[in-house]
Amino acid sequence: MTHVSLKDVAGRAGVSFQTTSKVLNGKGTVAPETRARILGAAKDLGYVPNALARSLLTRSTCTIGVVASDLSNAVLSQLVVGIEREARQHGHVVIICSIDYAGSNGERELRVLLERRVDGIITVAPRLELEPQAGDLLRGPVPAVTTHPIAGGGIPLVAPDHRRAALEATRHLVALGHRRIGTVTGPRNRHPTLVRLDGYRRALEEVGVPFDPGLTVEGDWSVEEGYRAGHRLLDHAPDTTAVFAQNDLMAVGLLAALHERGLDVPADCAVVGCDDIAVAARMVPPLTTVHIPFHEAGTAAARLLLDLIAGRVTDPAAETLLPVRLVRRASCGLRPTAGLGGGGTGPVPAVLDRLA
Amino acid sequence: MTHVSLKDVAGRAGVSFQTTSKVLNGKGTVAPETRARILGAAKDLGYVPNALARSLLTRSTCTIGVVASDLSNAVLSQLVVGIEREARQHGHVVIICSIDYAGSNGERELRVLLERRVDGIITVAPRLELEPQAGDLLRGPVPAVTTHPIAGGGIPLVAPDHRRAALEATRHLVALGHRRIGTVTGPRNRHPTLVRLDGYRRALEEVGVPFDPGLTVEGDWSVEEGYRAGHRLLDHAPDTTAVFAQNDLMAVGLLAALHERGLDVPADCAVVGCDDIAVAARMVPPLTTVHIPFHEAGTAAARLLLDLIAGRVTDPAAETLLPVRLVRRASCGLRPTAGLGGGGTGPVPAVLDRLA
DNA sequence: ACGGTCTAGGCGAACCTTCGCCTGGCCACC
DNA sequence: GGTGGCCAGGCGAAGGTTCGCCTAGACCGT
Repeated sequence: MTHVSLKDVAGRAGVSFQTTSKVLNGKGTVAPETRARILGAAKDLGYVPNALARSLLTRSTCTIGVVASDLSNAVLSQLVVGIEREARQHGHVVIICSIDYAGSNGERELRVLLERRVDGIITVAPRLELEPQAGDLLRGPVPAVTTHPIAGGGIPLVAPDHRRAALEATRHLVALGHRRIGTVTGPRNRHPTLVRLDGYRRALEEVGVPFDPGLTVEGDWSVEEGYRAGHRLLDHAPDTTAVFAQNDLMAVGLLAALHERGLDVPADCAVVGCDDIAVAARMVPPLTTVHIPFHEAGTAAARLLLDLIAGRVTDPAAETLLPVRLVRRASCGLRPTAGLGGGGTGPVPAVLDRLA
Repeated sequence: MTHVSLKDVAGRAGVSFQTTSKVLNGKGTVAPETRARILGAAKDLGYVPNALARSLLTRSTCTIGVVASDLSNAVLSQLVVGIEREARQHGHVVIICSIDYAGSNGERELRVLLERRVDGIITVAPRLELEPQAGDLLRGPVPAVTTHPIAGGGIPLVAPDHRRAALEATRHLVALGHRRIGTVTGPRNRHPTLVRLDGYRRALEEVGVPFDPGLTVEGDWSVEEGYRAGHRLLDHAPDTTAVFAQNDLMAVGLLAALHERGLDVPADCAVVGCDDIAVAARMVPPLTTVHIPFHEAGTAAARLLLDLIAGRVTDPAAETLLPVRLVRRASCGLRPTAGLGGGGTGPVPAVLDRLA
């Protein structure tokens, strides 16, 4: 039941194992008849080449390592899916190491990947942004690409344009006439949170609305916290007429909170989310959001890494930001069109009237 | 910039590479001073052991391969997360191969995993259920565990009890007095669909309600199809008073369709989903569903596989079904309790009145 | 008959480990 | 002073490949 080696195949075919190697890899010239005999023997024995031995020699494993903070997170897992797909299409395979448990600074995981001689590493773990050890390892012997900032820098970043996402979302609310715009953020001091908060502030600045800290409430990206944060926000600032939630999950919780308070969306309070998760289009009301190309970001990160590995690229752009796109739906006042969620052409008049 | 080997370290420390190996692995007896010198050299050179060479010799890679059909699917990815976590806690690492593109029968992916000499394989790809080739490879040289049926059998199955999930969901609707109960299924002829459909039928049989094919509509697990299927169902059978959606995503679409038709949930039509995804608890109304322990299923599958690998288990149970749990919420009439989504104690009277 | 080219296939080394066993020095004991 | 035992460290082999180079025969031209 043990594995069959090249030697075993060679023995059965009555040739040297080197010749067998030639045949199985289609290299060199071998007599058609010998060739057939070897192929037959390999099939009979169920020969499976040993990639370990091959890699030992060729110094390439056709493997890329992914360090992920939380795969159960729908958006991060989208990134991973994009990476995996691109890698697969180029004959590479993906090893995933999660750091979803407390107390990991990513060092252990990166070591494991390096020991396995992965050809390159991609990080999908915003949590690593402050871990200097991880940064050092990533700047180590194999190429790396990141989807979030890395302590110490030097690792090419490929990511959606989070700042722009917040900017577009908030601009949209501003354009609809809103001025008391709340926001539900991710955990404070985390990079994505700060960047999105910055986008939100800029959009307000553009129209001269001063930033009011009382309109910012902190969440943790979860539905439940979105719900609670929604209540906190409205307790605090009942005059809020619109809210930008930094992700869709929290936006869903927010919609529930608004509903519970008897507030109509969008008539009493407009909502815009961020991410464009699958359920967003069929919320009641359908959720306006910013589509973030997580899948594409994964693809792009993998493509860059593969280019680095192959030496096709030597000094990559320090930062590649992928474009985002506002998706207008009813939660900001888009008039629903029958049968087509997310269709329609403009805000319902009621909203604008009320805001005038 | 190339990798440092044991010999390099040995050279720097002035000892043989075998002694270096001893020190770095804490085996054998080595003079403390020599030991220190070697450790120093290893650190200076940034030595990273080569797991490839080690595995070649030890015939163990501490790696488990996962064949997944669609990682972007929230529920399947939960399974993978469970697997990864359990594997990690036992010093193993996970290689993921997706077969999310058309035209793969899983053969290529399984071959890749076997070539890399993974210690075991777990399949999380319901699509493979009909692929005989995949079955043959899984019955090959390394242990395997599956989370869905495999063509030809012989692979231990660890999965949530899908039949029971549908049974509980439908029973709940029956117990609430419903008799015209529709169901939105996954793609026809797929195993999970059929099993859940069977659970649904059994629950109806238990109370002598004949199965009405007109109340069954097909979806594809997506929100959008849930929405469309909801409309189809109600066009066809407007007297439906309750619907069991085979997964939550479709239930969300269904809620949207009902809302669009001006039907109140649960007063006009009760809805129960399946899976218990994150947003379910904060839908409007909160979605009654069956909690499926995907994460735990992943954990259990990985645990079994690790036991098989270690030889701690030799003939595993052919089938391990994990218990599911009905989560009662407002979409079936549970009276919402302030501040706590999903709380409460029973159906609102209105529903029962109407059904009487 | 002889040098040259081509073809089929083999040889040896290398990749980096681990592991069992060997050696040579030292101490102690009888 | 010989024998036994222990300690530090080295040696050789093995694991399954790939790759460059070599050889032996066949065939060709002169």
